[in-house]
This record gives sequence, structure tokens and C-alpha cells, in this order.
Amino acid sequence: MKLIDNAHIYNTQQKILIAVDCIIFGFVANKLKLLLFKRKIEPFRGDWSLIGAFIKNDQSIDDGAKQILFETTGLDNIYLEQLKTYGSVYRDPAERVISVTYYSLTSVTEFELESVEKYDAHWFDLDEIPELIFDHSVMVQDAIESLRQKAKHQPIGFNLLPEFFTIPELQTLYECIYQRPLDTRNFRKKILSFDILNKSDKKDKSGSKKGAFLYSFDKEKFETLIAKGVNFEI
Amino acid sequence: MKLIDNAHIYNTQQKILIAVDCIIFGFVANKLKLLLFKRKIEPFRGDWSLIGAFIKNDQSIDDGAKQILFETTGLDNIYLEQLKTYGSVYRDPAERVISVTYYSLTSVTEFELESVEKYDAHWFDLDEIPELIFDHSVMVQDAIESLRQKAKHQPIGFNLLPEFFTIPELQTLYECIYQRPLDTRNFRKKILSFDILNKSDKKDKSGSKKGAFLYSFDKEKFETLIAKGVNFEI
DNA sequence: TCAAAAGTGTTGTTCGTACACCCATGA
DNA sequence: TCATGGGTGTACGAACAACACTTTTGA
Repeated sequence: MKLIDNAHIYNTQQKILIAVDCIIFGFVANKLKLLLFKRKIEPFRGDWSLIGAFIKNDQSIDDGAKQILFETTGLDNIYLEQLKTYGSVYRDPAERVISVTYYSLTSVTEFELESVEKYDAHWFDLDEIPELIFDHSVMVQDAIESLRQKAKHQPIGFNLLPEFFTIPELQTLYECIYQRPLDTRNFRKKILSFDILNKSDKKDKSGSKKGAFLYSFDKEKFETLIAKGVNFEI
Repeated sequence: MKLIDNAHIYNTQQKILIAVDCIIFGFVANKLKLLLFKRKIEPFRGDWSLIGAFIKNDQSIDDGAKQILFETTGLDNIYLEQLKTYGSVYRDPAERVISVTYYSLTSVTEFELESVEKYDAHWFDLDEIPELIFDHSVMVQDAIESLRQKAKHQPIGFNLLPEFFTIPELQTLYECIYQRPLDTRNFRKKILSFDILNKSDKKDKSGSKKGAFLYSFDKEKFETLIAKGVNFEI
């Protein structure tokens, strides 16, 4: 598809800078974390910031978000979802910029926890988030709220955990998101009732002497259920 | 607040046209309707379109949405909520435009049903929506879906109904949103259990010979419950 | 042998759902 | 007097929440 011949028909209208900012949550060492990086440009160069970039004229906003996420973290587009657009006039004191936010949940290996440091990025615990530039703190709060809402209706944890995970790990993740303890038996019962987990015969003994069975997520069953409109409320 | 001295620090970046488009639902004559208008500019002048306008550099996107809604309908900012931002490159064939959508629910009087015609606007039944320009049909579908989701967790009807309304009216509204019939007794029970309706001693006899009691919405009780985080699922 | 986490069932309560008849009134 | 929509209660089943002990094993 191409622009039609009457291009620049809107040329009396004002153009504005558009950015995307990505709110990237990860789960590692039984804690929910947020990826931030040290801003590379003025103003506020060196301050902590969400991962963001300006959108180019020939780039869709979805692609822009995927691209900046990939460039900064090496992560391929897992569960990248548009959140909200922030468009007050003076949110960036340098110049008018409208920002479209996206958020992403991803599993983080111990290796990745370290490796982002060379990009001047860092995974912060949710309760240790530093002061952020502009309205980025508001964006983070909005994203957490949205994450909680979402977790109520979809088994969200699967994006945040590695391929194999234990049920206690999954429970801890939900407890981090909801910020309250859950009953072990009820949680197991509920999660297993969805019938989207495959039990392996291996155990992870890093958490206890007894060891917990490793499960994987059955993507096919999950897609089938989503298509049916099943509610995954925890 | 003002722009700081290093304005135009981003001057190597590309600027883009930003529009807002409003998806405005109304409820009248026991039907859920959508407000559309005949586009005034090329391309596609005269085709049906959502109510939209370009954002100016000194105007926040929220204000822009409110303003265009007011200019086109005379409605003051009731329940105007941001929906999603559409940013593919060629969605408008004339030029690259990113569009932020907002949606609004409003009660429509018989008078307003007619009066918008002089703006070249028209209230369409949801099942009679004509072909729309660009990706506006997708926007409408997304808005309907979002409306359904929202209605599950908030007593959404109050924005769509006049100050005084009957319970059968409210039920019809929910049936329009959900596109399925609801049980009279269960609906009453549920709606009244929220304790946010004030019964008046007047009856509306337009719908039946017996007449149905008029209720009004107790905004204070409602705000209190929302603050407590109560779930209004129907 | 013991400390530490994994794993397992039952019961009471709440909530949702299904269902049928009488009431008030204007025509 | 009758046709029309408004208004009311109950009973069953499903889902949720609360609760305590046994198992495994490395140290």
C-alpha cells in the first residue's frame, strides 16, 4: 500500500514528536522486577528512564516498540502490549512529545539479569524503583495496575517464567503481582483446573530438599481455551 | 510550567501528525447507538467517519478529545476515556497520521437524536453502521469490546441514561451491550444489591400501563464503593 | 533426626442461575 | 375485562475460602 497522490493534503496541520516507552517486567529470584536504563540524551542525561525512542515517519508504533525492546534487551517480541498514550503538553520539558507506552512481561534468566548492565540498564525490584524522568513513574504505576487487572482474567504468569517452572514459583509470581499471600491448596487446585500445564517427571531442588515438580505450559490447550472465551480468573 | 531553555534539542527527530477520534455511544429508544458524521475534508469527503480532529502543538490529547466532542455535539466531558492508539504507517492514505481514540457514553434525548443532523451527524443503530473511512470500523469494534469488558466491572449504564430511569430500561441497556437476554429477577436483585440507586415515588408510564418506578443514581454512594474497590460485575 | 518446603481433601458459605405467577392499569 | 409490561421469592448447584497434616530429603 502506498500514499495516494494527494499527499500533504493536511499541510496546514501541526506535526508533533511521538515516542514509545516500554515498561518491561521480569521475574527472577522470586521477585518481580522492572527494567530501566540510564538516559543517553539531554535533558536529564544519565537519569533513570523507561526504555524509549522516537517513532520515525515510516515506522508503525507497534514496530517501533518491538524494535526498541529488541535493541535494548535482545528480547524478541514476547507479549508486547499497548498500554496508554500520554499527551499532556509539557510532560517533556525540552519539547512537546506525545508518548505511547507498551508493556511486556518476560522471563529473566540469572544471565540476563547481569547482561543488561552493559547497556547501562538495570533490573529493579518493584519496591526499589528510583526516581524517573518526566511522567515515567506514573506510567509504571499505570502498568502495574493494568498488570493486576490482566492477571485476574488471563494466566499471565507464563510469559514471566522460563519454559519449565514449579507451581510454588508460579504462586510466588501471583503473590508478587497481587501483593498478598495466596492459599497453597486453593492456588494449586485452581491453576491445575485450567488444564493447561504439563507435568514433567523432573524436579527442581533449588528451592527445597524435597524438590518441586517442573511443569511446562501447554500453549495449544491454552489457545483453544482463550478462543472459547474461558475466564482464567485466579 | 514552560519549556526549558534547551528547546528543540530533539530537532533531528521526525514529527508526525496526531489526530484524536471519538467513539460516542448513546442510548435512546431502547437502542444503543453510535454517533458518526460526514467527513468535511479530503480524502473521502462526505463519507461516514468517527468524530475526529488533529491535535495542535499546544493542546493536550485529552483536551483535544473533549474539545472536538463538545464542538460536534455540545456535550460536556462526560465519561470520556482513552481507548487505544492506532499507528500503522498507511492507515490514512493521504499522509501518515497517528490516531488516539477516546470513547464516551452518553444519554441521548429524543431532541439530541434529531439536533445532531444539522452538523451532518447521525446516530446509527449498532447493527446498521455504514462503511467507515480508514480503520474506523476496527476502532468501533475495539470500543464495543472494551465497553463490554468495562460493563462487567462497573455500573456503566448511568452515563448512558437520563437522570431518572426505570429498572427495565437499565436492563435493556445491559442487554444491548451484552447482546443477550438477562433474567428480570436476577438483574433487579443484582443491581439493587449494589445500593447505589435511589427510588423516587414517580412512575414512568410510557412503557406500560402499570408504569415502572423511576430511579436515580446515587453518585456519592457510588464513589464511596469505587474507592473501596468494589466489583460491580453484572 | 530434624528442618524446610512440597504436596494433598474436606467442609461451610456464598453466589449465580433457573424458574412462574400476581399486580396495576389504560384501552 | 383483558392485554401488557412491572414486579416479586425460592431452591439447587457451582465455585470459593478457610483450614492442618504428611511427605521427602539434604544437611
